[in-house]
Amino acid sequence: MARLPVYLRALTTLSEAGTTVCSSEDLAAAAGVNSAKLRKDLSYLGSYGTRGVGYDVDYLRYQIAREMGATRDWPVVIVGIGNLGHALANYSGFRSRGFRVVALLDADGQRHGEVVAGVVVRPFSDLRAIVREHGVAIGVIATPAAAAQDVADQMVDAGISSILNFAPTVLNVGAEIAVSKVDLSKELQVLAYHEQRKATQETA
Amino acid sequence: MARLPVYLRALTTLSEAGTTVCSSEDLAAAAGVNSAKLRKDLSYLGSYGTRGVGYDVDYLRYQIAREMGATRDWPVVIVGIGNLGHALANYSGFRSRGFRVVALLDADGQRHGEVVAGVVVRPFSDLRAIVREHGVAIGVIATPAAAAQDVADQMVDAGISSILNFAPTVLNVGAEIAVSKVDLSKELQVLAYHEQRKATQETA
DNA sequence: CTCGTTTTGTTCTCGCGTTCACAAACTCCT
DNA sequence: AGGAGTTTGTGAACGCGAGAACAAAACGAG
Repeated sequence: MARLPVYLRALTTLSEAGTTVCSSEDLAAAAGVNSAKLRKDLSYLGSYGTRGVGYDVDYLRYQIAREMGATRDWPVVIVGIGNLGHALANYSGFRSRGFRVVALLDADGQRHGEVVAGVVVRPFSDLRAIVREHGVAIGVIATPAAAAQDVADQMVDAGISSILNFAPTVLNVGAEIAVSKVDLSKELQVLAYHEQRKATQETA
Repeated sequence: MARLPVYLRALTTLSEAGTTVCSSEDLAAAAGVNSAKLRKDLSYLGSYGTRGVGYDVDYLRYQIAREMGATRDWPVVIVGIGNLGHALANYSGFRSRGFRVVALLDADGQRHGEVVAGVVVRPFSDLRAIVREHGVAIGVIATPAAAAQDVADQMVDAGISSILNFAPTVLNVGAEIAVSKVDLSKELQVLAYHEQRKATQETA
């Protein structure tokens, strides 16, 4: 489920606040969801709660982390070291959640050798070797839209099975490859759409 | 609808490729959705297609842009000029889609005066004045999670009505405020979850 | 030991969004 | 001009996820 990370974050917050036990109501409020939905999600993982009491925060946190694969380190490759790639490489939220950036790749030879966040930028052609060496399963695409499909194809070819795509393009890959897309400007456009609707409704 | 930006981008791509007319099938393929869904979405805006022919690419593009408010410029304020704030300020995708970063704000006095993407970083306390001066309706939060709620409150207080939140926190704001959340590490965690499931299924 | 209280886990219903399928409408060819 | 072939716009069915409601279970008080 896509909500597990949110629950995990809410549990971490509760744990840091000194809470040891919480009800589904409490956790649902912290995660911003309905309590029934939260209980249903958690029951899908197993029965980790105690009726009449609630959930043990640390225990549940560990169980969710285990289910999500957050108890191990995931090596990650980032392709495209522009503004966005820079920020992603430096983003502390990745490291703290078990993601290790093992390589930064860029097609632009001018950037090779540059050190970003303690990692050297290497040629894109090194992709296959790096995937093999580190057992990388997850790749991040932060290239311009025009290059994204080619990068994705070569990632799949090199053995990567999950792709996080920041380029504003629809990627065509096999159904066995998990693709997640983040479009920074799309979100702003949706907000602008709402503003626009508000404005037109007021004038009407 | 949240899919309009995707359609708009697909139309732009088609237009740049020299296509003047396209069927709903073509556009749906380019946008990665079902053609019936696309037609229904478009019919919600009006009847801009011609039966037996298809849609005029540029005409439809203009209509969608108008509906989304992309025909005018939207002033935007970014709060929190860390790694992510830097990347967002430099992100060309915003400017090219009608968003103009009119101010960069940060609570850290050390950063004030620094110029990022041609804009000077100013104190967070200038928020209200900037919103008034430029008529800002959209704010972007790129601060750490701990500061996000306070920033959101002050944004609402200053008159901002749409917030794009990159901080990993659930914001509590009035229902009249549109909030969109982007959690960079959440997406990676979902991918790791899929990888984890693949791995456990193979061993079972 | 029993009863009341609390909270989980689960069943059931409802509503929305997606998709299928078809009629209306337009173009082109003969 | 008429018919064949396309393609849009929309009505109807399907499926899935969300929320409400309830039964099962654990704890505590008397």
